Amino acid sequence: MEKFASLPAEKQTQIIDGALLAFSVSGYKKTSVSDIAAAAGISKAMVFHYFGTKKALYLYLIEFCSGIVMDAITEKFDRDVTDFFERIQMVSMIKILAMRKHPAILSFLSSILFEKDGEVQQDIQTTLAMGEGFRNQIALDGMDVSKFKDGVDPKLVLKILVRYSEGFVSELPNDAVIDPEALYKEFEECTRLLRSNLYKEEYL
Amino acid sequence: MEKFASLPAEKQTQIIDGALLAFSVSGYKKTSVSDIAAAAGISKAMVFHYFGTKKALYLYLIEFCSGIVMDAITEKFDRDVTDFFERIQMVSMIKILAMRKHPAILSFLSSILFEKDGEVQQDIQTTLAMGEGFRNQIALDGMDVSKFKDGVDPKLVLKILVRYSEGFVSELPNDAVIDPEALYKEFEECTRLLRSNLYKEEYL
DNA sequence: TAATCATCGACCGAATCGGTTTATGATGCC
DNA sequence: GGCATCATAAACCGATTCGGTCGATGATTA
Repeated sequence: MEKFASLPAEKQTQIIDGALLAFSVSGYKKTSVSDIAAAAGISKAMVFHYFGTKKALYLYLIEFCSGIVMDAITEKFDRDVTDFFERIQMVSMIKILAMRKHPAILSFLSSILFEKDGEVQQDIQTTLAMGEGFRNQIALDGMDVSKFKDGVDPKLVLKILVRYSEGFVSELPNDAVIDPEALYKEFEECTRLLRSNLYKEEYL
Repeated sequence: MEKFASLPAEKQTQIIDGALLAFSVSGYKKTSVSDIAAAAGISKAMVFHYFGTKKALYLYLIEFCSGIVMDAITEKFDRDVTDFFERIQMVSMIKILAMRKHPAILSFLSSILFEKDGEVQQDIQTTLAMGEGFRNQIALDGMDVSKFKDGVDPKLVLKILVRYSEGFVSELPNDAVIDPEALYKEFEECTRLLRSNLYKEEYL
């Protein structure tokens, strides 16, 4: 593993992204080390040179991804923002910006939730228990939902917004770099529509 | 193939659903005939007995699914329905009802969009060109957008709805069968919220 | 009883698996 | 230059799995 750590940062990035992509497409068992090597642009032998085994690489990726997301949140989350739309927008921006350098993190972290192969399932459970719930918890805690019109379900609005922003990301070409300006603009457009129609008049 | 056609209908259903599920989870190349046999509840030898080759089975499934969806649309689509939400809901209902007997059709048809294996890619393109564009075209043609409040962009609303329903699908575990009823219910909930807040008062 | 047929476990050669070894060439140190 | 070090990939290893076949079995039919 020190072998990998002492690589130039951009080569590490390239290998990590290739491996994330390969694993998230096919799962642990069905992803061969040859697949990973091809996606990462190196030879199969180098994968073993850097990580020892396929399993060690997989576990490294899990820790790497959790680390990036959790670091971003603990660093940038501001719980003084209580307005519903502002809060959602903030959390979405944090997640997306955190994944800017490794676009495959999102799909990889989703894929490990449903990994069933016995060889890695145990380790996944351990990692998940530590990180995932934590994130959702602080994101929703202390939110002000009193400004909505009667009959509007904030949970539904939340779901609409989350899926809208995820849709923006997943509609991009695989190798595209996310443009934060465009993302913010698109998100803001949707937010404005919902806010101006779902908030009580006195809060507009 | 006549072997398969002369099977009892319910056994055909069971085999088709198993194969659809297996392929949509892992793609063409990474799905082994053993996987399919296990998912279908028969022996591997029977798969070859019925379909000859793995590829022949795959192509059969593509044609089977396209057939079901296109039949349903040409039969039930009503272009006199011009209301924005009713039209979207109608198209959703048609898709959902068509897939009621084979819940795995949706995920299979989604999966072939991203199939990259050279052995089947050509045939997929041919099929898609025939069916998919056609569907979207008639779905959006002649829609009445005059009932929206001023300042509401129908294209934005459509995008929100599409991403919302796509989000429902992509949030499911990789190997889960899509439940059409749940999809419809969730979709309808979102539609109701948007309609009652984005339409002019006189159209509610 | 003989013939037919659906069915599946066992099997085939070929391909691919995770992982190792070897050959090569670049680098740096004397 | 000579020598050791190291990154790298091609070739290779035994084991497994691949797509596909075959032979045995048991039920059905005639």
